[in-house]
Amino acid sequence: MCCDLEHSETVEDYLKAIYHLDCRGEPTTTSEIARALDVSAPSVSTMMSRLADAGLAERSDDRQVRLTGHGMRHAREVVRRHRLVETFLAEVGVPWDEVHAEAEVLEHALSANLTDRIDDWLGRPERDPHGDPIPPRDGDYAEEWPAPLRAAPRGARFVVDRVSDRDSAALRYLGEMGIRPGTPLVVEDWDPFGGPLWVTVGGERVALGEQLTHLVRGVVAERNPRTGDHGEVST
Amino acid sequence: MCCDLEHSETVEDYLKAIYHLDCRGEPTTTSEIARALDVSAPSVSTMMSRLADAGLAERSDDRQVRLTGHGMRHAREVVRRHRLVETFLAEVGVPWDEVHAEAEVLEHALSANLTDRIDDWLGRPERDPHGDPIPPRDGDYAEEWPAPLRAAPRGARFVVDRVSDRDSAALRYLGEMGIRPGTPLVVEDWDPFGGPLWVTVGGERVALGEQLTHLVRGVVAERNPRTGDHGEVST
DNA sequence: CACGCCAGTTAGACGACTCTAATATAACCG
DNA sequence: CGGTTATATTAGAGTCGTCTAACTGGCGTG
Repeated sequence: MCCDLEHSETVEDYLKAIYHLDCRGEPTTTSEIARALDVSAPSVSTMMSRLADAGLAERSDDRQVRLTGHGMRHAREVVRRHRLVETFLAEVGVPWDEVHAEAEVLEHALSANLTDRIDDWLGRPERDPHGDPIPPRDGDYAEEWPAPLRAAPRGARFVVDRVSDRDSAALRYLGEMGIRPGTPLVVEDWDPFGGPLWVTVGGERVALGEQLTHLVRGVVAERNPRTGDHGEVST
Repeated sequence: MCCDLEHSETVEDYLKAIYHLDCRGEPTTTSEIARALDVSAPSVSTMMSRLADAGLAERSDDRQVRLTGHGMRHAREVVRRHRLVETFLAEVGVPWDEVHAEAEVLEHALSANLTDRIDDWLGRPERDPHGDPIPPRDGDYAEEWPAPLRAAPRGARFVVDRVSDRDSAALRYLGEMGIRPGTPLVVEDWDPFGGPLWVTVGGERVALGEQLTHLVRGVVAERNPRTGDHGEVST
């Protein structure tokens, strides 16, 4: 009896985890998935055979897990719901550092119908509040992952594109400093020995702890020292 | 390990079912609960002992189940979430005949924090789109169940108070005729042998099938034939 | 080559929730 | 009083998802 596997919350969480690991080029191994979902390796092992039986994923020869077309479609649908909910909640006044946690639960509770309604209500947004792209209803889609701020050279102009939604406290902190998708920064200086990265944001010089420089991603546009011009700006 | 019983979706569904049966004076027996939740009687039996162990419900001597103070508080919280979600969805444009089904799932996915935010965003509404009262954050509360339309005498003025959210199609039908909480009707005539109830709504004379007269509840205010005045009108 | 480490799987168990089938209790009626 | 009927519970099983403990298999290094 029972349960469609397909639509179980647990399965959706696994699909999403595999999708996310895959997206940023991290290995989609048993242990990585286990770490991502905070479950034991055997649990993952068991679930992987079930996903394989259901035609949602298959294991490739290099010990990695790969989503099938079907699994990929489903994973993308979950991500779509997640990011639409985040955008929606932000729109009605929930602070951007709180929307992720709520969406983590709500993503499993939205019907396809309601998801589309929310999408329409929002005017078919392309990005969630953290700058993450919202997969379209259907059609092609691939995520780009711009470089983290820590990779930006001194003196660079840097336009924030995405901010990791993982750490709520960091998000709130960044928000207070006015750092969000679209914000232009100038990378001033790296203090040595794990010291802060100094950047200028909105005319103010602020110090960013090392951890934050991993969470903020964006596009570097080298400043042209002659004209002060800068290259293309994303979005 | 695991599972808090308290916060399981299944438990919340049981608590809500008991609450609803209790509210409208229906017997809260094993078989009624089973019917309400569409599960077998043994499943209910098992769950009732678990609820009793958890201090959420107890069985009284007359074969009825009674929620404890704790269980009642929890049930009311679930109902509050449900009705706030309904109100919220209606507010952002989801048709009133669809909100119930969505809320049935979403009610389990809202954090206390988000629930309160939605409540504030809506301006602390007292009724959901079907006219059902929204339990307050805390404090006293009891549901009134006004009489169904079928009990209204011919010639009566009748103000719709609540419309059952159970039957989506009926709800859509009633909506199309302009019948919703607050709508004043005049009861014209009952055709015999299960024939329709004729009412005037917004100046138009419409026929309501027998089933609909159970779903619409409200307050009868006898028309005073001399003045055309009518009695108090609820909200 | 052998040893040990690390990743992954299998084995066995448990809890939550459900079911069907069988049993017990109570209530009603000839 | 005895029998039927309705209602509730117990018994036994199955699924989903998790765990720990034990086993397997590859790979690097002494």
